[in-house]
Amino acid sequence: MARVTYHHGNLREALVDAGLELTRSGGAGAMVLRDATRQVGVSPNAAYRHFADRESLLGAVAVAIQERMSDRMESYVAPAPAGQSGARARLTAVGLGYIDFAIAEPGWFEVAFAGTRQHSDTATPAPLARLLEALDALVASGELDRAARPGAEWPCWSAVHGFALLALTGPLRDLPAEAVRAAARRTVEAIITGLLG
Amino acid sequence: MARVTYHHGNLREALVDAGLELTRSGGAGAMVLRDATRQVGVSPNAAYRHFADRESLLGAVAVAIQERMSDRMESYVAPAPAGQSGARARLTAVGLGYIDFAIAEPGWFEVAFAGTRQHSDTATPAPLARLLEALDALVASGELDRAARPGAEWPCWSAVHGFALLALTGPLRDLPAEAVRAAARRTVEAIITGLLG
DNA sequence: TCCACTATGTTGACAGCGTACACATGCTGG
DNA sequence: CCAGCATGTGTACGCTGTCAACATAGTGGA
Repeated sequence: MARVTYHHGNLREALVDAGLELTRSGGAGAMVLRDATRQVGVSPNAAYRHFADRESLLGAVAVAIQERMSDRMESYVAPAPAGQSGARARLTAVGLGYIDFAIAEPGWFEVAFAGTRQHSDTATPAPLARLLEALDALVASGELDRAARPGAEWPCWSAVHGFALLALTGPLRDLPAEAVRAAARRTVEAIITGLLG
Repeated sequence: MARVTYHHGNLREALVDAGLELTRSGGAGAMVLRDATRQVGVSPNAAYRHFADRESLLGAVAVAIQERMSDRMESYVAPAPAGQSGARARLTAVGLGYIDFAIAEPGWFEVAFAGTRQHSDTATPAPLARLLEALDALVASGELDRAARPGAEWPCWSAVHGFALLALTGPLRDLPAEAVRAAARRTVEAIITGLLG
C-alpha cells in the first residue's frame, strides 16, 4: 500500500480510519499517533497538518465512532415499535442498544464516551440524539408527562452509561454474558419505570 | 524535606501519598511515576521495589481514594436515618454522596472508578460496600422484596456512576451547580422508585 | 506559459516517559 | 561480627508527542 505520489490525497480521513482500527482493540491508549501515521505510510509530523495534536485526532476518531454507534442503536430500534407501547419499547431499545454497543466494542466505546476527555466537538453526540428522539416520542404518545420531559434524558443516559462502564471495567466484567444481559434489562426497565412513575 | 538516611523508611506509603496529591488535580494522567518519586525525593527506580509498575502504583492510589470516598459517603448517611423511611433515605444518601464526591474530587474519582483500568485489587470497593449495606437495610425494613435483592446493586450503581461521569466529562459539565444537583436527585429518585416499584 | 503562493509531507532533533540491569547501602538475624 | 536480604541509586534504552526548518507539488493570476 505504498504511496506513489508525494501528497497522500486524503490523509485526514486515512488517519481517522487508522485511529478507528487502533482503538477498536486497544481503546484510547492504543491510539498512538506514530502508529497511525506508520499505518498510513506517512511521517509522524504529517498528522500535524490536519490535527492540532494527538488529542484532536482522537476527538475526530470519537466522532466517527459515535456515528457508528448511533447506526447500531437504530438497528435495535427498528424491529421494536410493534407492540402496545411503541414509544416505551423504543426507549428500551435505545438503552439496550447503547449497552450492547459498549460491550461489543469496548475499545471504541471508551474512546467515544468513557474517556476523561471532553467531547465538546459535537454539541449533541449522535447516540444522545437517538435518546432524545425516543423521549420525545414518549411525550407524544402521552406516556410521559410533558412537564417531566425537560431533563429526563439525564436519568436515562446515566443509567445506561453507568451500566456500560460497570459491565466493561467494573465488577460485572466477568459475569456470564446472559447474567449481564439480564442486569442490563433490569437496569433499563428500572430507570424507565422510575421516570414514568 | 531532604532525606538524611539512605533508606526512606516508608517509601510505599509516601509514594501513594504523592500519587494522591498528583491525581487530585490532574486525574490518572497526572500520576507520572517520575514525578511521584521526585516529590518523595527518591530515584525513579526506587518505586519498583514496592510496585511492579506504574499501573500497580496507580491501583494502590485508587484503593486509598476509594476509602476516602467511602468515608465521605458515610458522612452523608449519618444525618439521614431520621424520618419515616430511614432505609430509603439512607440509600438516597449513599447515591448522592457518591455523586457529590465525584463532582468535588474529579481527579480522584477518575482514578478510583472512571479509569479504564480494572480495579480488581479489592474484591468489593469500599463505596460499593456502602451501597450493599443500604440495600440490605431496605430489605430488612420490608421496602424491598427479598427476591428482588440479588442484583439490585447494579441498577443503583449504574445510575449514580453514570450520572457522575456525565456531570464530569459529559454534557452536564457546564450546567450550573444547582441544576446538576437537581438532576442528580431526580436520577437517584428515579432509579430507586423503579427498583421498588 | 510561467511563476509565486499555499497546502501538504519529510527530516532531524529534543525532552520526557516507563522501565531493565548492574551496583551501592544498610538493617537484621544467626 | 558477618552473611544475606531488602531497599535505594546510576546509567541506559527505546519509545513517545511535538517543534523548527526544509522539500514538494498543485493552483490561480500575470
